[in-house]
Amino acid sequence: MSKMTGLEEYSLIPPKVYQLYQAVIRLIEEGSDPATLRVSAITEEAGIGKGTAYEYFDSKEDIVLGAVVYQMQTAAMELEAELSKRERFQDQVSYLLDEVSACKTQKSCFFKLVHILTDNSEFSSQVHHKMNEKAFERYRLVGLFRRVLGEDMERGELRQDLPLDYMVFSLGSRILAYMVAASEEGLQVELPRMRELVYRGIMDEFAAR
Amino acid sequence: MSKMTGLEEYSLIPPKVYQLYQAVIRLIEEGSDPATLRVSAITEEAGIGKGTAYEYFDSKEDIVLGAVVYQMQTAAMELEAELSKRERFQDQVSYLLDEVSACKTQKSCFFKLVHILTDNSEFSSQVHHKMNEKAFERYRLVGLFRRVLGEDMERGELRQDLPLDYMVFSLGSRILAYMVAASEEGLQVELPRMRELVYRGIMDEFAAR
Amino acid sequence: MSKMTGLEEYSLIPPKVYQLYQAVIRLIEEGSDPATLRVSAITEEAGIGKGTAYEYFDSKEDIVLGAVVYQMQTAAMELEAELSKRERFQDQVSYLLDEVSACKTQKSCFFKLVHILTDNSEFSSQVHHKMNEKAFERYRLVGLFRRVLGEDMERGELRQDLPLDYMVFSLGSRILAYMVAASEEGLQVELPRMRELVYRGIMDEFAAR
Amino acid sequence: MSKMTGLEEYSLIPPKVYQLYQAVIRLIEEGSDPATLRVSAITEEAGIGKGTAYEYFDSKEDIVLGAVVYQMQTAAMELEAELSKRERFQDQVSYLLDEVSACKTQKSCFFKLVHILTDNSEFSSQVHHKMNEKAFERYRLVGLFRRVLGEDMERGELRQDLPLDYMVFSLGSRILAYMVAASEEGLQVELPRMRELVYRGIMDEFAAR
DNA sequence: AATGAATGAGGGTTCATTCAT
DNA sequence: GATGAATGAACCCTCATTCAT
Repeated sequence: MSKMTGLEEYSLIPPKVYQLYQAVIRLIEEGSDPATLRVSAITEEAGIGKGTAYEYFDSKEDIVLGAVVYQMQTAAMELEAELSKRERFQDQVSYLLDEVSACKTQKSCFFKLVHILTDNSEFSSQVHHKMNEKAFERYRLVGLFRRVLGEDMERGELRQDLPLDYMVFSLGSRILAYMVAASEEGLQVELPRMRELVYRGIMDEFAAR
Repeated sequence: MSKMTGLEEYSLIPPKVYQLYQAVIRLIEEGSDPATLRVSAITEEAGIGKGTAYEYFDSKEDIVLGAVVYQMQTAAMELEAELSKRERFQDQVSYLLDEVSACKTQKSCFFKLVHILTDNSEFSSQVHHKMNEKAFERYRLVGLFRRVLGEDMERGELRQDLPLDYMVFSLGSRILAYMVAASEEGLQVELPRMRELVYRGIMDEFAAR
Repeated sequence: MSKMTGLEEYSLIPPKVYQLYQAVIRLIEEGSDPATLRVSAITEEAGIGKGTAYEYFDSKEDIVLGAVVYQMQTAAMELEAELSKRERFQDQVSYLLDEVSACKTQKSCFFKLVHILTDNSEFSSQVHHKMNEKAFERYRLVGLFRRVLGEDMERGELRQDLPLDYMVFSLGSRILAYMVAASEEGLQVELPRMRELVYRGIMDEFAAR
Repeated sequence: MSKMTGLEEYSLIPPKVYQLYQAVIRLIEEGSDPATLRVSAITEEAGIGKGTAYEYFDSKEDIVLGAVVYQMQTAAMELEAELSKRERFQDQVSYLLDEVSACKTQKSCFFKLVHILTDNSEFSSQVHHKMNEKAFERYRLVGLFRRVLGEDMERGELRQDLPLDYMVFSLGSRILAYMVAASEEGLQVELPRMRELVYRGIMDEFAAR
């Protein structure tokens, strides 16, 4: 039987595979390192038999990889849907900053993405490799921001004199800065004030005048 | 014997321990995951016997942790020394951007730091925990930037109306954005142009007018 | 799964555990020291995989401990059954002496028990500790002899003027003396003659007149 | 250099070797199993360097074996000297019983001997083997009792109708019984009463009428 | 002679994977 | 398809032994 990849259509994912994915994501969010997850831990968390995992995957690595890729794809889709729902750049930025605050406690989502994107390990290479496969381009973070900011630019909400890619990275990095600040303790600036500063910085740099 | 922690003074590190640290750093830079490094791989890379590692450390985890903490401490000290050498904010920013370009190939240094700092895993918690111990505050990245930017501000090179901590995080995130862009393929903007944009963005936002 | 203790009911011992117990006993009887048995030696002797042992026990020590405790329990039960089958004190003594002769070659059974009971090592402490647990009192050697000799006394076969406990220890030690003599080389007295002397000594001291 | 055997004359034992022997004996008395003693534990206890032990012995086994053999030799010599000092059989028996009581707390001396004599392990075989070497016969327990009881018999203190070897084993076993009883808890007979019974039993069986 | 840092063979234990049920 | 008992390769760690000082 041909095994799962994490790139399947949502509706084509068998229930047991879905349970496995959720279990992996949950364990990683709880602080386990993807590289040291044990198959027994995954299948127990998923509530299925250990042998069953091997009906759908060839190896432990494939299970974890599939789950991470699936999660990133899902998170990216949700993020794009949410951003598209907002018609104005400033609302999109607000949404992103609010999401970061929400993530502060359950350090998951998109935070994980950044972590994996800055990683240099073998595991991460494989995630990158798989993400570059086939039709996955659609779900990569850079592409996503490019599309969203591209539309904003066409609507005339953004400065026209800066290259799109610069704005993509700069916006991303400011969000990231807020993310790190939100999880940092002992800051001399209160978080709401920091949020305001970040928001203002973004608007000052990118918004059309 | 009392075992190593990674927080020792440079001159107090026994040669074998130094070899172990270098080996761990080299292996991680080559793409190994800290969580899956094998003791035999480390000691072979270090050119010493496997048992010798256990003369200085209690467990594999301690070896890797010690090496990472040592490396972060060392990298932070070097970075601060280099930044202090430069008298003007704009030279400091140039230095940081040049370093990022140099790191592009050997994805180590400071890039690793960011990765580990955004991690949520058990290993990362232990790094954080050890970094918060004793006199290590001195070497934490946030503190480092605070000191350097603090001096710049006193010299009147920076805007006085923004909180220091905001500038710390914002500067850090812009450097990070450039770092990710430098390692990204298929960018529509050439890297030198990107560098210029990042430099200009930083100056526009922070430099005293 | 909850792991084995050596105190389980015979019928509740899984086959693999039984194989492990037999293997340990066989290896000890062949002269291996319980403290230096290797797990691989045990599982090879048992004809099962090394990992399987750890499905049922937490550590090597637990395997060996479980086997020894099981063996002592089993040996004590068999011994009591055999002694109860004999209706007269003199037949019981004869049985014990015959058993010793039979054991001479396969130095196991009861001989081992004595050895472990006179030991002062950590391992021995653990055996004692486990034997004192729960319902194990029933299988301890002193208790066993007390019950058997107690019945003999009630039937009027033994002297009434000696305390039961003295007879228990004295009988036990005489049997032991014969045991050591049987394994000793270069004796000036032939074994059958020795047996007769021991038998006579026991009868003279304990039998009702 | 020729290494130590444990059979050397007391005056020929170098101080470091003596320290090693004492350390081994002390560790065994404290409950360590001879088979699992670590060289580092022995040399630390002895207060000498680890390498030094190998100046005098070829292997760990030799150190432990040498120490045990030395100890048995010494204990046997002391025992024989003490027994020879006593002129009457009844005083000799009293001395043995008193020794057992004294040993009750520091479970060492002679108790250990019994343990090793009933052992069936590889280590024990080696002790036996070494004891059978050369002039060591002199120090074996059976021989010792034979000499002492032989003299008693010549002096007419013992029955003439029993073979010497039977008396040797029987006396030994009765002493052993008292030894085990002394270390047993929950006895229905008080120890002094037990001592009296054992003493009387010995006298009744062996003393000339 | 005495030392103890260095070593690596060896053994305990884990855990990914298989396969009979 | 689903399971989990069984497996053994692989890996961490210990510790007897060596040898340069």
